[in-house]
Amino acid sequence: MEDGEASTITCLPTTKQNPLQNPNLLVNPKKETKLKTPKTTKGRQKIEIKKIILENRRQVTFSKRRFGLFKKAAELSVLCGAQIGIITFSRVDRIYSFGNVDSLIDKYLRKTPVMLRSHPGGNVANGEEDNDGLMWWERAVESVPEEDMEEYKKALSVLRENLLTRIYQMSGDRTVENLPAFPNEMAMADWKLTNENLMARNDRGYAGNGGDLEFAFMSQNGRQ
Amino acid sequence: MEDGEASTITCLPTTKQNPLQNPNLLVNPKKETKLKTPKTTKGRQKIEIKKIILENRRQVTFSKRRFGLFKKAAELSVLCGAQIGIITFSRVDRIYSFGNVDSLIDKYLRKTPVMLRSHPGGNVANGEEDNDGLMWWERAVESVPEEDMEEYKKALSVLRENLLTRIYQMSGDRTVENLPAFPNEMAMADWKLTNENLMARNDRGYAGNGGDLEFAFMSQNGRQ
DNA sequence: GGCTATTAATAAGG
DNA sequence: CCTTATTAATAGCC
Repeated sequence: MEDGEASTITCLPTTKQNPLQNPNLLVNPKKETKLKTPKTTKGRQKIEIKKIILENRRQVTFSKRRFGLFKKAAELSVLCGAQIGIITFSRVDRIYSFGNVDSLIDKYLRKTPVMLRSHPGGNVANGEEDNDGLMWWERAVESVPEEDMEEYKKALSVLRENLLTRIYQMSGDRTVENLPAFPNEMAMADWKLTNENLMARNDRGYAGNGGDLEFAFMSQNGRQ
Repeated sequence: MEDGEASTITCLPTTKQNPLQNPNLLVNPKKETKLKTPKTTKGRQKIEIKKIILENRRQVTFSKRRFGLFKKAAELSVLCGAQIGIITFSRVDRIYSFGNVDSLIDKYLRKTPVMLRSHPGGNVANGEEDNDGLMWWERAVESVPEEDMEEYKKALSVLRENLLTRIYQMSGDRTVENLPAFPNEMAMADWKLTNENLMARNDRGYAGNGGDLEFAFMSQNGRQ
């Protein structure tokens, strides 16, 4: 699974009723071959939320929980009529996405005001707070210290250029024609597998990335 | 909560240890004032995964499950060292995001090959399948029927233009300077609230959007 | 990739 | 928002 190949698994909403796609129908019927209860396993064990060291165990957990996360997202989407998009990069940068990511990215970029969401320098290391008890990168643009403005602009510039690069790639028909016809076998295998077991949804509110253990919330106005 | 105001709640990873931000420390201590068990509630009831009609009830569920979803995402992130970004739009297009969304969007756009992820026409209505049992929009660009190519290009064009618009907005320093200093009071209230109760993470793999009840998975190769 | 025994998430009500 | 009663998610195994 976690090889060097960059591949993507994407989840898209459709409209037609299909047992393999409808959250409500994605639960395996399962066989009713269970009359005895010989306490065969230790059952679910409580675990600490910290990076799993064992490679294979981490991989298993990643698969199971990723499925659970997407299911929760699907449920939330249906229950509350909300639009949800999830982008996940495994340790080896394999992409797993949920929802109409492109559409949501577009919407997000158009509605989100220009705020610094990631530290320009790279790491969000030292936790120096100020005024409102917020980290400088948690604040709106106007309150970014003059001395950090240059880095701020640089960060925006990077994002801008990256987006432009992507757009440029999309604009050329040749680029489009040169793309591979279909995912590698590994990706295809994952697709079949996931597609056959998929179910539904869930929700909550927290944030974490790349193994970091701490987070902060930020709220902001939209433009539009 | 769900007013016409477009605001954003964002979750960002930090590095410093803080009870309000560390997934492992976000569980409220709670009082130990519970000695009796007079069966005061019906407890959790099984529910069908379908759009919740009652406005207030839907709002409550949205808040609770959104928190749960983000918590699961945070846990998955920490447990497996994966990068996760979630974008959520409530029914009134209020934005709630998790993770370094901008960073992930950039990464996503740079690594994702050009494939049609949303139906050019808009709805992904009729479920006509073909060859590999995939919907036409699930296939790679090369396999898009000649007759759909025009719509396909149009869809890409729209995304491209939207991204360009956003980029244009970001390029002007004036735009940046005109942004409000901080979220509206409602958003700020949400921020405080969420920040005080937040916890941790989880994972899985599924997809759903805007109330649609069916979904499909898609896998693809990456470029880069 | 399936099975339980447990833990975690959460629908209803205060 | 705070509790409780249940349902749902899943860690450890096979």
